[in-house]
Amino acid sequence: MWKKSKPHRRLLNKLNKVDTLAELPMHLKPPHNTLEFTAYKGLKPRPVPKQSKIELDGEKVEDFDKPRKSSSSSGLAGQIEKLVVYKRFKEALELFEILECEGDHEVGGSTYDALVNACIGSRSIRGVKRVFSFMIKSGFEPDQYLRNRMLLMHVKCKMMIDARYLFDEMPERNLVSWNTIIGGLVDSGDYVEAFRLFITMWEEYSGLGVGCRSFSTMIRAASGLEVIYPGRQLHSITVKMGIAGDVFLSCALIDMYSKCGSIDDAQCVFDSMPTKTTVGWNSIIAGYALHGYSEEALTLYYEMLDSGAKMDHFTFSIIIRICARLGSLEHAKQAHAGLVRNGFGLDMVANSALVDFYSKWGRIEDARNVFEKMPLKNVISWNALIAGYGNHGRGMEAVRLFHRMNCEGVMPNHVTFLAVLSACSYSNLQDYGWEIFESMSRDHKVKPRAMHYACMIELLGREGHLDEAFALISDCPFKPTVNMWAALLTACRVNQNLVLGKLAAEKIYGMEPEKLSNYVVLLNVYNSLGKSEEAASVFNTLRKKGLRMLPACTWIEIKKQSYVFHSGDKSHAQAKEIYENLDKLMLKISKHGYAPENNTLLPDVDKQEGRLQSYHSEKLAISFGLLNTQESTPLHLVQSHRICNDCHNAVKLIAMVTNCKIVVRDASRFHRFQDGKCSCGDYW
DNA sequence: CTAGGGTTAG
Repeated sequence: MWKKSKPHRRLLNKLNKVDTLAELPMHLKPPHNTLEFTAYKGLKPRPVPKQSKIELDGEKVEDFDKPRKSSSSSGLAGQIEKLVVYKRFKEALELFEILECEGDHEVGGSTYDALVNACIGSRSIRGVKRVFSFMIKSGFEPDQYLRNRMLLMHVKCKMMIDARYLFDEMPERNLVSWNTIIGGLVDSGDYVEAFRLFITMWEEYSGLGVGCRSFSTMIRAASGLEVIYPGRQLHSITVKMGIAGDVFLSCALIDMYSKCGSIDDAQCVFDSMPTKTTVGWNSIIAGYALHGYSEEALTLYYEMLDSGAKMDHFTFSIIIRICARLGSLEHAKQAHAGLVRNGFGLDMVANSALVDFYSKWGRIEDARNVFEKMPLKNVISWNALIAGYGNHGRGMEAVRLFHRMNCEGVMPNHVTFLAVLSACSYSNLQDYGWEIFESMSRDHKVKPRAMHYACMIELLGREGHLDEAFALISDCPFKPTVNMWAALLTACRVNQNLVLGKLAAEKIYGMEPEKLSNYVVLLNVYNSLGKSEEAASVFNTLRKKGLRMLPACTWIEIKKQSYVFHSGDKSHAQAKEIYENLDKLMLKISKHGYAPENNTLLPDVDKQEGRLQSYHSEKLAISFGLLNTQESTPLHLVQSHRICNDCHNAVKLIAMVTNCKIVVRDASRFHRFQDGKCSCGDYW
């Protein structure tokens, strides 16, 4: 659980040590927070109540920022303004093109203002260019207000080069102009330049008038840097200026502290908010999720629900992603229902998260349904579904989707290729894999990265082409990474090539000497070859380094409740039945050719426990699951380690004799067992 | 006189 203690003083002390803006550092780049997979154990979902109605229709007008005056323009110009009021931006711009051709129309400030909104609303670069050049050509002299709006129009349409030119050439600038350009720099990821401009602005105005609006933008820049120091510096100044209580600022700070690694400070800021807004809740929940505290995040979400705060599409997107990590079908269903009931059913981000969730948790058809119903899809939506089919061992479908995506004009990115190449690998589609790999830089201008190479190494490994895999590593245009060597090492384990495997292992040790899982893989190589002496020596190095292997465990969710099992676990109330049922199952599958294997792939249990191998945690969880669900209910398991050979064989047969789909997410990948086969193609 | 600010998905 997170701490809620007396933090304010601590935070204030920290802030008092920080002084001026002058030494804001300009360096970048600590590591990005990569999320490891976790499973959860508890917490019942609750239904999400329906809140206010939100029309998703294009016709809604209520929250529109009104143009500055009631329209005094007549003719075409007046019509354009009206269309913009009703958010029909595309039509407004079409009308403007007609106006442009006809020539002799009076276009005044209010019309330009409306056109700016139209361009921003439809993100139309063409529109921006036409509107701007029309204004110049017609000799219209914009006032400071309109100049800032023109600047904003360029910024929001991501035309940063033009925007910067506009800003630099402005005859006059005010705080709004500065904030606008700085906001654009932050949006485009140019954080250092944003800091540079901010400091220039600060000096130019001697800090006067620079308020929470500028600071919330800069705090966003600080969170982009992923270093805590600049953000703390900025926070300190806002405290001294007495503006730290601003809601926008607080939300930005929560996000900044959590993205820069200090969830405690984020919690402090959150606690200090007198009234917690939706964005505040969203930020702190996302923060806990980012730090891997998924259960805490879920708890906070229910607190949010109780507090009566409104939820928005951000809330649901965050929650669905948390569910994807926890693997909680019930919570996710509740969130899905809440999403639809509250009128965000068409939201692209939330739906992409749902596609990811359903496909990760074995419901690829549901994922497909959500996907096909999305009115707007982007590359992330496609990637989620393609990866889903790949993980389900349906590589051909993933390849088909990849082609369909290209036909529909969506540009694939490096994640897309990761998804489709790993799909080819899981389904052993050699030809498609190579064709797509080669098309990456040839047709799509996406440079293959380490993980793409790792996929291809795995693909070669499946066919036993170890020399070619090694050649691929040797010839790759950058320094091979751990992942690539690890893929080769796995290939060596499966194909029992000790010489190359040892080489790969040594490379890996050189790069990551302290990482446990690397040693475990080599240990597995030795074990699978029966080389017990070598295995023991690896084990000793491990001991010397003080690295200990954690016991494996498996989670399973049954009827909205989740349960955890360890190897040989007898702590469960149903233990006796579980073991009896398991013994029956083992007997049954032995008639279908199952023979226990001795070389445990994962030596996660003590030697003497070795004979308990038939009681590995995943088998216990499956036995438990079969006892407590109706026939043909699919089982979903999460295994903290890599599933062992023996269990893999056993589960394949159990799935066959019970006619039950079993999905296991292990430390390496996704296994979907059905009809005596596994989606990983027996390679993991 | 207006305008500029915070949170989400692979």
